Amino acid sequence: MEPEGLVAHDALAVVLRITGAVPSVLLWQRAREPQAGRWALPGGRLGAEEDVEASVRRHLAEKVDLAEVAHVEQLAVFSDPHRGPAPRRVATAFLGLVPTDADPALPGDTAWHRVDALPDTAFDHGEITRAGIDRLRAKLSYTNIGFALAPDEFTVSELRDLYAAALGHRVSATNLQRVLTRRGVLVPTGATAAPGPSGGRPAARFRFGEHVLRVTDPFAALRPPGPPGVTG
Amino acid sequence: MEPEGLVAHDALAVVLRITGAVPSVLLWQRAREPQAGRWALPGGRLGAEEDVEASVRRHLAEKVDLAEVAHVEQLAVFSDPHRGPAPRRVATAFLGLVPTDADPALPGDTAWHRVDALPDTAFDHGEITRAGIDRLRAKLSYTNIGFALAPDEFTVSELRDLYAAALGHRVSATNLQRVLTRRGVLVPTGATAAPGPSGGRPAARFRFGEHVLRVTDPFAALRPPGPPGVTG
DNA sequence: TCAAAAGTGTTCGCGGTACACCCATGA
DNA sequence: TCATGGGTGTACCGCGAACACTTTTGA
Repeated sequence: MEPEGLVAHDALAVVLRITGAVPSVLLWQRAREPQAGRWALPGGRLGAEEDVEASVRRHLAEKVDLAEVAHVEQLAVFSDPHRGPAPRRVATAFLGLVPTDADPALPGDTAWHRVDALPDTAFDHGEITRAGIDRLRAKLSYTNIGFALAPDEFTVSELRDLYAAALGHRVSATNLQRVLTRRGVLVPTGATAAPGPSGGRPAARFRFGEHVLRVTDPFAALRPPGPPGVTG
Repeated sequence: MEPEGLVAHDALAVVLRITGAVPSVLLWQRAREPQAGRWALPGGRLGAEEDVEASVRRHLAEKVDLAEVAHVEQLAVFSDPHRGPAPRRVATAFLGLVPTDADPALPGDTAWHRVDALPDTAFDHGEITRAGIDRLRAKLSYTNIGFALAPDEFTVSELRDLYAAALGHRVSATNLQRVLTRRGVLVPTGATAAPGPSGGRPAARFRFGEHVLRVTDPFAALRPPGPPGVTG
């Protein structure tokens, strides 16, 4: 441990974006030892006048345009005393999400990497990345977090492809539309998209009604009793 | 900030236990400034050779018998630069749960406080406590976390009272039993409890099948498609 | 007129709630 | 035999999955 029990504190970000048919994570390649050449999550030291969320946003701004990051939330603390070489560092990890239509300019040392083919990662950053993916998958099912992955306007098929990529399994456009409209998450814009070269009915365009995280599937289990006479 | 960007890191615990008809939280009264007389969460400095979870367990052991704490999980990081007086401290908060039948001996400065009537709390410990209660309420609905609140053996009515106290609303014993047995969480022991002085049918006794956290309500929404031909 | 893609209608079944009813005991 | 509390049986309903069918386009 450092003098007088103090430790270095980092804020790290698992920034995810759907590319092609899989999520990708934003990594930068370390130029210097330790672990030169390995790929690391963006982030860095906690500053004197900021909390960890402000810190992760500040460090992220060095790698991507922050306006492109549609959602940020705390993941967990990683504090194994041997998670990296001395001196010790404790990290608060965050999940960040970037919409598919955003393709921000990146510094030369930084790139998106498909999560199904990660390069050699630095320290415990591979484990932290998996925690971010798990969080995203869980929240897709019971929140409106898709707003942070999708472009402003989209067709249901496009959204289905996003969900399928993030979840890692096929998703039915039919049911996705019904579920999300029933929950009041999806709002039709009135516009339609032109069909592709092989024809087909033009698709209606939608957008997410809210662009802030909301739990849309309050757990039915053990909810307070309803007013008398209201069965079911 | 401290020399060279280092900060003190604390591990704090929101230890909850159901007492009477409400949850109570374990607090100790500060003897020294700052905030002498105010009530604080147990916890303290991160040690050199431990991660934050080991640290919170170590500090907790100074206040209660650790064997009585049935479950511990990470809550969140609290890092506002002005959450306490200088020098700055960052805290990783944990949720801890103690069964109702355990009533561990406590040091003189330490006591259980009903969460609906908290005393003056130190720093941001009131806010952290609320985060712990919220986490417990959420997890009661979709996990088997009740194992950490209930005694080893209990009747459904006793369990109903526990759930009602933790959730803050009435709970139906009928439905609680059905839900938890259907999920395979509750196991009958075969024993029965003697009725009270006013009579009534003897109640069957149950226990939690597992004493480790398990998600029992996998979100039905957007799960992977089943094998073909299996409808519904 | 045909293929392709979007979208709707319908059925099914699970699971949680509500509520009526039955069971076992003490006074 | 009655009050009291425990336990079961049953109906209802929301909701997500599956799948057949209709709609609208390009070739």
